[in-house]
Amino acid sequence: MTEDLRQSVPTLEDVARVAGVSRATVSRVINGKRKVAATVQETVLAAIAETGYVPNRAARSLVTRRTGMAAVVVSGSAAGPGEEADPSRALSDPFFGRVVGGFVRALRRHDVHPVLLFADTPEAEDQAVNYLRLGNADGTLLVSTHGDDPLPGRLAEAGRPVVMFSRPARPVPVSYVDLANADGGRLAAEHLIARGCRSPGLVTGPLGVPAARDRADGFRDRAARHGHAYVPGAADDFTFAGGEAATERLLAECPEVDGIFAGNDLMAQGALHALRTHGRRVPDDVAVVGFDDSPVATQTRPLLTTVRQPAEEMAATMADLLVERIEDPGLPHRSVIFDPELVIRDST
Amino acid sequence: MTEDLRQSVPTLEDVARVAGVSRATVSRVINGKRKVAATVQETVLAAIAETGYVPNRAARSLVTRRTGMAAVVVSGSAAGPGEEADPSRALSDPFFGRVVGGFVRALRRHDVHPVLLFADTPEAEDQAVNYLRLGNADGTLLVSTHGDDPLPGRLAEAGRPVVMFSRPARPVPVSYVDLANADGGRLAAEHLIARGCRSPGLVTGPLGVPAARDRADGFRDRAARHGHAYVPGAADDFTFAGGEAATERLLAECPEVDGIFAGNDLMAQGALHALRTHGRRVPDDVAVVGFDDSPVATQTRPLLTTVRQPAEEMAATMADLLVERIEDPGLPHRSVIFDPELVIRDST
DNA sequence: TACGATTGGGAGAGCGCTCTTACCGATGTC
DNA sequence: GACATCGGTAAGAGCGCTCTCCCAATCGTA
Repeated sequence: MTEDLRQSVPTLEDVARVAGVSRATVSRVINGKRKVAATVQETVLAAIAETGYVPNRAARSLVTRRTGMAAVVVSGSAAGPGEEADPSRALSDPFFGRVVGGFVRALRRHDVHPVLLFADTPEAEDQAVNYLRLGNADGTLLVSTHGDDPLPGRLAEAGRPVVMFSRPARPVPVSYVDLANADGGRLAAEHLIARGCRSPGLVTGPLGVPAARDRADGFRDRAARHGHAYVPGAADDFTFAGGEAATERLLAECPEVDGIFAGNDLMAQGALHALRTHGRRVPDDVAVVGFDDSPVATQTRPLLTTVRQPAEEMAATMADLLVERIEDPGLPHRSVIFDPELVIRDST
Repeated sequence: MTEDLRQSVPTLEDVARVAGVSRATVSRVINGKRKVAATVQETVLAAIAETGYVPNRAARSLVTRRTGMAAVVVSGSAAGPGEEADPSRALSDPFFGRVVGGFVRALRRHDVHPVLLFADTPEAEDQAVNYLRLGNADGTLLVSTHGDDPLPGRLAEAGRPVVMFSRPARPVPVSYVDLANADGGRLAAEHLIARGCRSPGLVTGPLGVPAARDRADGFRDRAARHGHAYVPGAADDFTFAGGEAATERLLAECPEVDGIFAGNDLMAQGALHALRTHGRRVPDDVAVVGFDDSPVATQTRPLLTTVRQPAEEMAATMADLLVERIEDPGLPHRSVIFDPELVIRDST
């Protein structure tokens, strides 16, 4: 009652004084670690409400060694040799917007905050690894877009849990969430062939990226079942320009192609433009299937048929997996594989 | 030399022991606060190198009340009534990728880390404000996409520096970085008219958003100088669908339109599609100018003529402004206005 | 040579929190 | 009814750092 209503934030001490108990008791009520008598608990809760107390993160993490932060590491997007890796290019893929949005919302439920880190240069990579090793974040959500990335391993060695989007290229002790990419490829093949496609072709992402390879493999696998022994393909960046260029090459190699399965929606969009340039009508002359169901899929004309990845769900699962392991580091590494879904629109 | 090489991270104490000085001296060397004899400094530096010491952020921020974190708050994108605000929609605008990328890279130079927060619901907004008031971040970079947002004011009241992208709709004690949007509109008008456009039209973003309004005003201002007393316009969301819908309405009101200035590139892309649907050729029948020079500008065919915002630079400036004010909170609020630049491609 | 002025390092008190330890009073047991 | 037991609280020691004294050594000057 002898309150100092200065503008400084209230501390545990203040709450304890108001409630007439010790700091320790207040701490117990807040953290629910040990039993506290119901009456005392009420008193303390009331005092907390009265003072508007909120724990100080720095003080807490100084002793608990927990920060309530998760690093969201975006590793350089597939950069060709001599080309500079640029994670903001990854950010410019609307698909990532869905993923990051999923992270933020899911982490929020656990009262964990995302710290955004780019691993676009060797120094930045070191910095990210160090950041983790020093315990500035409790764990990492890693979105890596190139194939043979040593980063997952390095981050894992930092001793904090790591959850990846998509299977690591090399076996690494981390958890990951992935899509059954090969099944997605099969879905696309099945659909294209059912639509009467006689000469399917592939416009794939970088073959060093497991997801790109799996999608193509799945497609070829199913195509083979329908008698297509050879499916021509061209690989390029997971970008609009990449899709356009690859389509050009595909068309050069195989002008009779009448169905294209693209590595992602951005590439599909590029394919659409290349086809138009060549006077091919979509879907009449050539049918096109994308991948991701990112916002661009509804920004093309014709609207893009695509293989949907439940990005938000996958991101939320990553966050859950991470929090789980942060709370109990002894847990085994887990993988969660989602099923793709065909979204049929107007391009097929 | 009698080191305990346990895996625990070295502390100030350890460095002090190795260097044979007190904690205080090591701290002085690290923070450069007071003069330290050159010889001692060297010894300490060597000890730091030997131990691989890096300061513990939590401990440091407990006493300095500084966290080395900057909140990046993405406020709900213009949501119509009954519609849910969704910042990840903002994230799906590739333009934001450039901005966020600029933040990350610029903050990194100051050794400040970005914490991503969405202010998409009233609760999330409260949480963001609280987060700041509790000092969990030293300041805020705010990207708000709706017009009359109370958030800037609330964040400012939290007592930490705030720097906004784009001028706040209401006067608020914050710094901001903006583009001379009206000049951008003028540039577009000048260009369209120089290209022989006789009947210009506007496809604008939400008029509650200052940027959208300024762009339109600038365009009309310059059009008026060329005798166009009335420029028809349709407003909608800053999205592909919004651009498409607005263009439909514009075409309905004014079928003879032969030049369109769109609120941003996404809307321009929508306009392109609407025009194609109506059999109008671009640029022959109708010329189209976008805004932003976001990655989508090179993902349309024809390539989009657009008004460029130097997003990365603007973002970097925001970060610099913020860090400046964090270091010296007494500094006056500053605004930095960038000049737009016309990027001529194939759509005009 | 003696004195104050100056320079640079050390000691120690916290910052706000958690957690172990010790204690105290109320129960259960024979 | 005495003792062991147990639930529940208080006390206090840090976590790693910064920063304010305070003191010792050095310098300059009369």
